[in-house]
Amino acid sequence: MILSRDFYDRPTLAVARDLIGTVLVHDTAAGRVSGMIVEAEAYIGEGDPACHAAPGPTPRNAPLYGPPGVAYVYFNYGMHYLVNAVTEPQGSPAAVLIRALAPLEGLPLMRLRRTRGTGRRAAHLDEHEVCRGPGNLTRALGIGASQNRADLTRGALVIEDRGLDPGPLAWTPRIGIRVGTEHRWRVIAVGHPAVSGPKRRGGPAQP
DNA sequence: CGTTCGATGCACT
DNA sequence: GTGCATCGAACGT
Repeated sequence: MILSRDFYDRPTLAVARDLIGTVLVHDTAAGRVSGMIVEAEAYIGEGDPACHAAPGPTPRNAPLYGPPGVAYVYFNYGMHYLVNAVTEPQGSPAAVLIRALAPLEGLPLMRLRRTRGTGRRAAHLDEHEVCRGPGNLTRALGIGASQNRADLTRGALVIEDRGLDPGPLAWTPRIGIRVGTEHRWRVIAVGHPAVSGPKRRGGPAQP
């Protein structure tokens, strides 16, 4: 079932934790693609220096101040779109960044989108690499600027609870940021092969 | 194995 | 003009 507005209208850390194991679905003319969320990060309020709300309200971060359960998509590094789910009551700027998915539906279409326009061969993309990393998963799912402010509780871009079990969870510092690294606001499905990050060295999962 | 660095566009100072 | 919530190729050890 599709997650309700009330699901998102809660403290951001609780939403981030509960999003692990849910399914991000995007329906487009080319077909349906989806994946189980295995990695996410919380960005909480104007007091969080890494949150886009840190400078106060601006045109770009307006979705963070709006109602929960809405997508906040923005363009970064000149080439990547990143997708968030807005959390907390309206007026309280916070969101959860979706960082990695385990592909479920539409894997061939995802591979096509990942490799189109690049020199890479689709066959060289492992299943767990297709949606590993926030920029990679938006590319694979066909998420771009037109999905900014999309309602995640109905429509083409939604998040569903399908009763999947992501296994044990762990909290770590957020990655890829230069400020606000003191908070352990990144949550992952421990040991899942689709999780991003530098420590993917071989061997069993570390708790 | 590890680290560095270029690509590439825009919001904000 | 500066600095990104990134990615992956290229390079060094």
